[in-house]
Amino acid sequence: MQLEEHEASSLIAQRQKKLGAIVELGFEPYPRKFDVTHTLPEILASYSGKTAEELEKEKPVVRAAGRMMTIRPHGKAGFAHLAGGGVRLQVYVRLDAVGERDFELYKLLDLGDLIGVEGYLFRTRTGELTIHAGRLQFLAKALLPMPEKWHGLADVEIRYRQRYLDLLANEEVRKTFERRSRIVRALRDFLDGEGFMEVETPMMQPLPGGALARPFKTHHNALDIDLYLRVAPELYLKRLVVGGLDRVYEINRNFRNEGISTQHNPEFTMLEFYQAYADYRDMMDLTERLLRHVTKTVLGSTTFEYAEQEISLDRFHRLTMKEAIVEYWPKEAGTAPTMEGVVETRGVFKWIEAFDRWAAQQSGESIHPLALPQGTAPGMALQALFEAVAERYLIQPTFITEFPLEVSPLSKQKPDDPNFVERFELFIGGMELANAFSELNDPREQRDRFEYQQLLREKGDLSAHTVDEDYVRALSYGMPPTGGEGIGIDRLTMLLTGSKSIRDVILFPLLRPEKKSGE
RNA sequence: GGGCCGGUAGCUCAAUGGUAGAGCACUGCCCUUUUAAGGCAGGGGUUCUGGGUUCGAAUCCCAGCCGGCUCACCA
Repeated sequence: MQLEEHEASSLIAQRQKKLGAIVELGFEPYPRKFDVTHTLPEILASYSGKTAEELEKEKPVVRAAGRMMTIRPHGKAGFAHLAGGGVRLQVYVRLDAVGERDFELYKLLDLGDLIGVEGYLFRTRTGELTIHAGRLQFLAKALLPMPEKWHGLADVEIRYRQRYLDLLANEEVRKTFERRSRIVRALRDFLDGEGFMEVETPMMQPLPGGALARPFKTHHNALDIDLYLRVAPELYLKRLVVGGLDRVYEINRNFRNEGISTQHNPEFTMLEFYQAYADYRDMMDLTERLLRHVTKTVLGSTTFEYAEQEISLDRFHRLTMKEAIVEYWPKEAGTAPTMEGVVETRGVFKWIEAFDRWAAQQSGESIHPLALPQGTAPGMALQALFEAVAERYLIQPTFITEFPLEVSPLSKQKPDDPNFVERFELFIGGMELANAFSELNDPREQRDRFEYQQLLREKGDLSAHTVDEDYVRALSYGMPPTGGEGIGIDRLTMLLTGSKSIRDVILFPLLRPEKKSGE
């Protein structure tokens, strides 16, 4: 929506004209500053407890500023609400208190205008804390009209494209993002308290690595090299562990050139942390403590509602990937596999056949056959079957362990079963929230894994790893046994704010750009 | 990318083939403790865009644009 388009329309023309009239009264149209004695939340904090009589005696004088969200004129007096800092405060303006000029200004103000007020606090007949204005100061004009004051802004496209309007019109949106900020602060507090050091590693990487996902590609002109926006900070953080930073973490953006959904945005925020001399079991314990700390700090409780389900962080369940398949196998799809049945890795294909036969008969939208391509590795097939069968049912916090080797190129193998690795993913509310493992620190094994990935890549899997020689070199200097983990901050925020879409916890989610008129 | 749903005044929404409407917002007048303030009067539309069917289209058909949900990919 271009401003020029509106120039001719009466609404903006009217307001432009009013701005002219305000200047005529001797006010600057866009003044530099306004010194306040209090923010609006500070006024509420200091004076909400005071009675009408106490205020009447003290007549505390304040200077405050905000955006006009309501206006109720009554002839030679009137009310308005100022909004700011997530609260509202009423202002009472009367001709005999503010004088001709300021009262003329009051009459020229529109919803959305920014003003400063000086006056004393009192309570109205209905008991509402209110500034009795002695002076008004014009601060800025809203040339475009605010969204509807009662229903707010409902059009989701405008809410995402013009988040500033969403924040102004919908109080709960501001609350969601305030909570997100507290979540991140609580994470930092917890990790700092555990002796972790926060670091920043490259967002632009010559080789994309650390996760199996397609990267965004860009180009640096001066060096004339291609660079990739990182899909994960993992390989850099582990280089730091090699360098003796035994406990490190990073909270920052990752970029993945994949689809967009209610759980995926191309750029998203990830917490990754690494702890030397620890393994994936230690990471489980740490995760439980971390999530309880954050939830308790932010919500005051370790239980909360999500998608009409009561979720409790008091107990974290543990299932191996195979156990989860057995547990959640659809009864209608025939006899469930037994643990013995899935022990033999190749046996998984039998169960995929059974699942696909059943899924093909389902008319529902949400169940589809896996239809794996010919030659899919057994480990990949197992993970695909797990996701199809079990993932959506993992509402209560559940660690899924024993991931197949093929889908885990950076994890250490299990000593008793080299086809599987020491890795878990944490599921809450049917979403994958965290991914952790005992980090592979054998450089020769790591090179073999990279080379297998390279093979997949050459077969057309664009999310497979490339060989990172410098990372192998770093491991060759010796990396301590290390546990590492990534936690999706956006999804954690979804859980703790009851948001069904990731777009509701990202201030500016990616949308297709608006077309300019005339194109 | 596939499927389903949606796009009407600044905003929230009506109008199922027959004169495009309401509330809020806006304009004018009245009103010195109101709070979804009130009273009276008024202005405002490329019904997403382009085709088609029809005597007649916001409404039916086709194509496109944008968005939502969902499936696939992924975290």
